[in-house]
Amino acid sequence: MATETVENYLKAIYTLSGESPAGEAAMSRIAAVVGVTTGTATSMVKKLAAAKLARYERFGGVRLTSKGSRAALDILRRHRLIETFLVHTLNLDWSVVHDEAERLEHAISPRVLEALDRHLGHPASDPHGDPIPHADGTVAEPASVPLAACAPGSACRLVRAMDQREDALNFLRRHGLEIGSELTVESVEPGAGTISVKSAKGSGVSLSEAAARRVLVQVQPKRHG
Amino acid sequence: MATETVENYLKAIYTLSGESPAGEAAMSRIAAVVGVTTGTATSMVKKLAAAKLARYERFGGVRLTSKGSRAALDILRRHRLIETFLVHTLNLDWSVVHDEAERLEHAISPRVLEALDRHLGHPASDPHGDPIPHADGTVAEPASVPLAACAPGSACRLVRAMDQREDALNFLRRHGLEIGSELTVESVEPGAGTISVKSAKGSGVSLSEAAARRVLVQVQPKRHG
DNA sequence: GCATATAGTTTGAGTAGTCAAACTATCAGA
DNA sequence: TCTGATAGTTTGACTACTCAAACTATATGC
Repeated sequence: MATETVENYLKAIYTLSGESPAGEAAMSRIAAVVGVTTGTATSMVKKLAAAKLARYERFGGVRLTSKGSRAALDILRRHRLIETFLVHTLNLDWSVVHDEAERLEHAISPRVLEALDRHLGHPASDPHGDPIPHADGTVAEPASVPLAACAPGSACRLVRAMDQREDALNFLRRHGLEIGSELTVESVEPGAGTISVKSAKGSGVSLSEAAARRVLVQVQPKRHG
Repeated sequence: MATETVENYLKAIYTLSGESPAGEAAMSRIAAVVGVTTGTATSMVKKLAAAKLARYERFGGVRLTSKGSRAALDILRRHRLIETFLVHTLNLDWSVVHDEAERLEHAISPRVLEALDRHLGHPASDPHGDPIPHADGTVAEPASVPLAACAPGSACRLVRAMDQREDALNFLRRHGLEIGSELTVESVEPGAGTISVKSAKGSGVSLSEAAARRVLVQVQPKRHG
């Protein structure tokens, strides 16, 4: 098995590659996510390449091999099942479980993981709406669009909160924005860089465009009658 | 917080001291339990002493300071609550949870631990009958005697299995010997070094004296009428 | 009381991961 | 095409942990 450190690099490269259009991760971003200097990241990425977990060439971007992606998805599966357990079984708040899962994900064995999955009823997604990869290394990403892309007047359902920071999640919860919440886009102010929404059971809120890009929704079909 | 390695040494010293009459742990035993050479154990114990977690002098035994014991009890609390969770909530077998808890105990935060304790209803002991230390660092050790010390004819209740090895626990389970089982001592054969018992719902079994020393029971009061 | 087995210690070296700081490639703008 | 700015790389050193092997205390048997 990979060390805890290697697992953290794999997860960082996987998520950064997913966010970038080129599908690769920049060394400085990897370093920032893992929490080390870029020099350290360079030397670790070399090791990943030597272990056939990543592809990389000097001054070029980093991407995972299929072996590396598979390993990253396994870590993500552990992470998200643990988050789900912490919220559903132990009743912890969705804003704190990310950091807790970050530690536990490296210590859980396949046996305990599968028992957890069974206990939770094989959930499809975690408390933030992130899909849980299957044991065979596949993931089903439900269709959704960033809230930032919605036109004023759209009625939508919040399906995923991508920003896992505690204060970001607390902000959403405090304004009635949870997974499954129905909301309406009230107005979009490109000048101010904000978007105002109203949740079914909350007052209106404004989000920055950056924040609204990290909230995914499904646009609701128009109601008739 | 102590590193995972330091936690393992503390736990080893704590349990070895408890088993020894002098209340100290031998360097070679510590090394064996932690799984390192004695040279490595010596240098780590020096670090523990420097950190005021253990008292030790050259060629003398090792014992924990009160600070060290406190830390060890905290680790034991985590270990035993995790074992209880794995058996009660995830339905894993009592013979496998020791090794699983060994990894998880280093990764669980106080917040998750207390949520687990609440979820489990503040259990007093784990699935092997080991008492769970309280959050304040106290432990209640219920009175019990080794099965090896029981006279033939005694009726007793199994309250604790000290040998955590998978095959030892499987053996007990297979012969109807679980925590809470009522059993009767049929005969003691000092010549053969064995003790034969009969459980309420199982056939008779013979245990070696060594094995019977690691099974704790409460002798049942005589029934009247 | 001395030899020796046993337990414990020390030393030197290695691995994994890290940083600070010196250095180098790449690219955008003048 | 030169010049910086930026991003990435390399080097040397450090920490935490480990082992093998040489060495030393202690206890025991004769």
